[in-house]
Amino acid sequence: MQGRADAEIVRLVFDLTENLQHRYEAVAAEHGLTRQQASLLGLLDEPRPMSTLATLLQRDASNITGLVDRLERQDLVRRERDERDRRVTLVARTASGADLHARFETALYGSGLPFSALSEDERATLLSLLTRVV
Amino acid sequence: MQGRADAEIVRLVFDLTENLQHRYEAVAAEHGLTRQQASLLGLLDEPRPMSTLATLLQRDASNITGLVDRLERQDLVRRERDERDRRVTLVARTASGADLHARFETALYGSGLPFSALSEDERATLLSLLTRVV
DNA sequence: ACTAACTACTTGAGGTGCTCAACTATCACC
DNA sequence: GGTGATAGTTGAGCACCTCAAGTAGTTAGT
Repeated sequence: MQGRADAEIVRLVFDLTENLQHRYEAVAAEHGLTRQQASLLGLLDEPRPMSTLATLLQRDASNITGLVDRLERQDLVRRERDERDRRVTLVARTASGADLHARFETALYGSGLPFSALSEDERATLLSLLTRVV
Repeated sequence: MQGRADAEIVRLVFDLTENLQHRYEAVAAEHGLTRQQASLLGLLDEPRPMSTLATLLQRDASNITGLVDRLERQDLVRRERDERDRRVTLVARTASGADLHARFETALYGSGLPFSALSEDERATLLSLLTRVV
């Protein structure tokens, strides 16, 4: 019984996930980005090694090479050599990359989830449950 | 204030989404499927026209042609002509497609999701709040 | 120092996913 | 029958992804 109710909840959560994923993709597209590019750009609040990006995105290192290549070509991102360990390439947002990222996030987070449907208490509950799950 | 808490909720929801998306992809990969293939297979509890699949997945029709081609090559799915409207191709799971799908879902729903931190009541609350907002 | 083992990144091959434009077949309707 | 819409396919072109192989730089053992 318990297990079955669990599965049902999980199924619904995955439906929601799919929904949100489409939204993310759409907002990214409006800003001329793919889902993956937007996602990578979002990790660069500070410069990071390629290998770290690979780990965070759970992708092969060679995949990151390609993503960074394409972002670099659009002047959204810059490769810097790490002088402490010269094997490492640090990836940083350029000015226009930072700008685009800011606009993307604003659009994404502002893209009206209908919070008016919830009371203030319910919002607080949702927030606290989410922080425990994520 | 209110706006900031809302933005925080949205951020967390998208983090959760990303998290679950990775999990979905990993379980799919364990079953020899891509995310898209698993997703399409999941829509076939009954046979459906290609065009319906395109609408549900929010993809171009020609994309569905390719996905179904690859699933058909693995004998997970079968094309049937709709005799009521012979323009239509119905896509149905084969026996092994149904089998794989069942195993996939079991693995997915059973795979230690990040909800273990919550009680069953809390899960239900979270879900109901989420469905009202998303 | 020397070298062996390891790490960071790149390159190239090969497959999947995705869209757009152009095409064929079928249907609906008058 | 002819016209216009709909379902699906094909091919071009690009993004994404992994694997295997290679280069460059680092670390550790001797």
